[in-house]
Amino acid sequence: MTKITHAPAESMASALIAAHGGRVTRTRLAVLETLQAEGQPMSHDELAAALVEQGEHHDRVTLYRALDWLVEQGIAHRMAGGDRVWRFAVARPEAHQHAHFHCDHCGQVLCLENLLPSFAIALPAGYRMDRAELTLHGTCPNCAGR
Amino acid sequence: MTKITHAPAESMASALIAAHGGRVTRTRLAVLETLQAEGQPMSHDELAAALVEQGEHHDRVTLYRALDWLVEQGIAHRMAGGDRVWRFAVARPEAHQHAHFHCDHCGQVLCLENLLPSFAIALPAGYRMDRAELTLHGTCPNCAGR
DNA sequence: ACGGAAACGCTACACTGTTGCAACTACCAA
DNA sequence: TTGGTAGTTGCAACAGTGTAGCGTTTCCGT
Repeated sequence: MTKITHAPAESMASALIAAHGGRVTRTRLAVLETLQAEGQPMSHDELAAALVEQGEHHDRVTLYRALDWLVEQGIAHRMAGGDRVWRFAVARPEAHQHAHFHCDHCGQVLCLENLLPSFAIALPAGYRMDRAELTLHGTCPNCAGR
Repeated sequence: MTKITHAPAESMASALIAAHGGRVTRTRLAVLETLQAEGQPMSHDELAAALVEQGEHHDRVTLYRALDWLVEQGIAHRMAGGDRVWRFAVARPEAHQHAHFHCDHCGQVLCLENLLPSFAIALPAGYRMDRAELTLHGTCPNCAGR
């Protein structure tokens, strides 16, 4: 009994999923909507907690697979957090190359959209670069206060 | 029966350890010498394998603790590899801020000493940055060949 | 409504790293 | 040289993150 609400986010999410040729399932919808609502990168753990908070339980493995699928489809992107935890965020095509700020105290990650990593690359011969990851480590305002 | 060879590396390593007020133990010596010999960042796993190869067995936990100690003393530095594995390398004070190249196929990491990350930081108010990590992902010559 | 492929949800497992604690040993001092 | 002792080790057990296998369920085109 999936009551179809006409919330724009939901229809957008399901349309997005369907457009990539995937099945629109409870888990994928919930994951994508939650990521969209959050805006900031979330770890698998945070995502599971957020879903539980809104009354939905999802299997750990299923969440991993849903996230993997979203990344595979280019809908989300995955980043390494430095604390050996993957974090996921909805991919915005116009800002695919951007830096991240990682708070070493609480572990929160912030996307720095407007920070262009303008480094002059001088790789040794034979090395081919696919992408760059620039992560700033430090303390966020929340943790700095204490 | 620790035969004292007059290899410069060994005496250098033990002197370095002693200079930081730590005990010169079998494990610390082996770890530091191996890191110095390797030059490139090594994961805990690769380090253990290298030690076994030279006929020495060391406990997993002891290796972690030796590495932690080296990092704590500033003798080595630790980086997140993106594959949620810590990698360790001897710290060269003149190049503490440098980028890394990570091969997504074989996992090898290369230090890019001469690549200065000259990005213009524009952090939101309240955020304090301690350090930056710039990692380039791609394919190394070895893996590109195949 | 139906059938088959896709996705789910278990359980079990692998890997990386940490904690607790008794036994050992490198180092200092007598 | 010989203790004493604090710093280290080695073992076992554990915690967190992520994957593999596989039977069951569900989405979706027909």
